[in-house]
Amino acid sequence: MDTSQRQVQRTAAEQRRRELLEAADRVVLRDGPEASMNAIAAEAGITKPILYRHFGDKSGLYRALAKRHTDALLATLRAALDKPNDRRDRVEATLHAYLAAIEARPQVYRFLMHPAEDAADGEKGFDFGGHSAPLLRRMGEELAKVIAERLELGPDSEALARVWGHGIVGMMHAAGDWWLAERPTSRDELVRHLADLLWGRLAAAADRPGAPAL
Amino acid sequence: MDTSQRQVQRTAAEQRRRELLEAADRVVLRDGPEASMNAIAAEAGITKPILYRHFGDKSGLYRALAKRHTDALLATLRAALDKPNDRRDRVEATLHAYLAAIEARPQVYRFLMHPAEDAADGEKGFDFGGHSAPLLRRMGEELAKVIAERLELGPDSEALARVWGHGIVGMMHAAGDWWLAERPTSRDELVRHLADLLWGRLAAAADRPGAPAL
DNA sequence: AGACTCGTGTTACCGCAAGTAACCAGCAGG
DNA sequence: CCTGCTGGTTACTTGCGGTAACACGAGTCT
Repeated sequence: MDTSQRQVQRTAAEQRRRELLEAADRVVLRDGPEASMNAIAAEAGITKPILYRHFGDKSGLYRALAKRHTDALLATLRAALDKPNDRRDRVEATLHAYLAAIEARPQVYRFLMHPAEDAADGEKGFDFGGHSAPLLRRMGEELAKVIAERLELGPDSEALARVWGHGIVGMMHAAGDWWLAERPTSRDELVRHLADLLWGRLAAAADRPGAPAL
Repeated sequence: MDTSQRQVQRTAAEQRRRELLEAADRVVLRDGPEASMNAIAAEAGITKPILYRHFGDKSGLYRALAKRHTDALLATLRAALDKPNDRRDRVEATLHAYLAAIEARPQVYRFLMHPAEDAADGEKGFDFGGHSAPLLRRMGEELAKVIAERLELGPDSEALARVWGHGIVGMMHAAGDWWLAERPTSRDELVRHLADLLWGRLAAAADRPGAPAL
């Protein structure tokens, strides 16, 4: 078996892997994250063991699946962040992009945030609190990078940027999660209110007379 | 069997239930959220079926367990929020209380945020994105109430307060989760940086010269 | 040609956890 | 003595993740 053959086999394997991921995607989007390996294998027209050959175990498959979607989402977020010119507009555009994404495909969202857990501990033994939802972490780190690169934040800008990155992402996530479940207002209004929060309106607001202060 | 007997039996059942929850708590804290019903039953000195008699199914037990811890955490947060006098101090104290709690008992934290899922759909069929972690939602709603009560926010204060409530809680959660996993700085610094974010420092920061604007 | 060895696939199994059915013991009260 | 209730058990079913062992086809080496 010469090298060109190995080559073609490797790419064939990758092709196969992609197909399997497509199938897994379909069934996960249909049945939710608790889809069984049997179901996925069936959808792909094969049986369990070859799934295991390709992905090791369930969390391997889920990681691969999550990576695809996470990459895609991050790309659209980056794009949204780089279009407008005013800072407030950038922030609002990014929030909008995120919310539009989760609104358009809640199943994907649910899967990404809630990867059926058990973790399997990629490497280290402990991993407290890591709760295996890498999407939030990746978004947080990404945003932290942008903040640290582009803003003048004084001495400990490094730490500050990371805290802010994760904090803002968390804000977006929790608000989006709640909004998606209850739909209490329009997307525009939600975005405006979140941006207001980041713009310090909480700190600036007046105490309501007669009530205990905040 | 007269009514007083029924009474004593009911309280006895509740007593038993409490004991079972204690046992479940111990084993969940020891083995993590993937603790088996068998293990919990064993810890309580009994066998599975009576666990099922008391809690219906696994998620029933987990809900009961989560409620206890959630109530406790919320109580300490409320206390922290009502002690100081300056608004900034209130915010920082609350953040501190939350972070101290998750730092002190990461297992509890992990369990609350990551309830081994499967949900079982309390009532409705759909429940997208509900991801069965009621702690965040409850904290968000609670905070929203406080904000709406105490702050003068103009016409749509209702909507605004809820968005902010969930947003702030999400910020706290994501930052805390990241911090707990990586421990990049002290708790004090984290709290300060988060409060700075809420105080609008992101909006006020200067662009770094030479870099693309944000 | 025949033996070798991959890559791909299958069937059939193991172990384990959730959840349930059926049975059992003690004790009230007619 | 029988009846019924309450708290308990044993033993089962079902379903899933994961694996072992085997089978077939095609290219490769001698």
